[in-house]
Amino acid sequence: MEANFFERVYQIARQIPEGKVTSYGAIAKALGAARSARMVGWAMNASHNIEDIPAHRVVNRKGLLSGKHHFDGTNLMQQLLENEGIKVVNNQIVDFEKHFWNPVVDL
DNA sequence: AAGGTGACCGGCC
DNA sequence: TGGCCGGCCACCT
Repeated sequence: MEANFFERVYQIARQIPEGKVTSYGAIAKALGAARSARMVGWAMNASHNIEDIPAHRVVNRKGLLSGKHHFDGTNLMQQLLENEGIKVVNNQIVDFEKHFWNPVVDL
């Protein structure tokens, strides 16, 4: 575990199972920096260069697709989520808690 | 070297 | 839920 901060975030993000979503805060917590959720978002910004990162499965704690704005189109993120069985309405995940995946538990 | 910025979170109203 | 504010830490200029 001597990876960079970014790589740590990627490791977590990469382990998000299909049909599941998690929040930046959860990832931050898993990293041991619960209050550094912003860093997670920042790291995700760099994840644009990586392909293995399912950034569409990472949303903010309200289940809002806060990062959809950073994807290619505007509905790509939503499409990907719906493709995995996650319903998204008005840029928000339906039954967010139901699809929530806690990285801390899995790790 | 210092300051600005960011795909956030939690508390409060 | 929504708005405002403080905190947090790595990266960029």
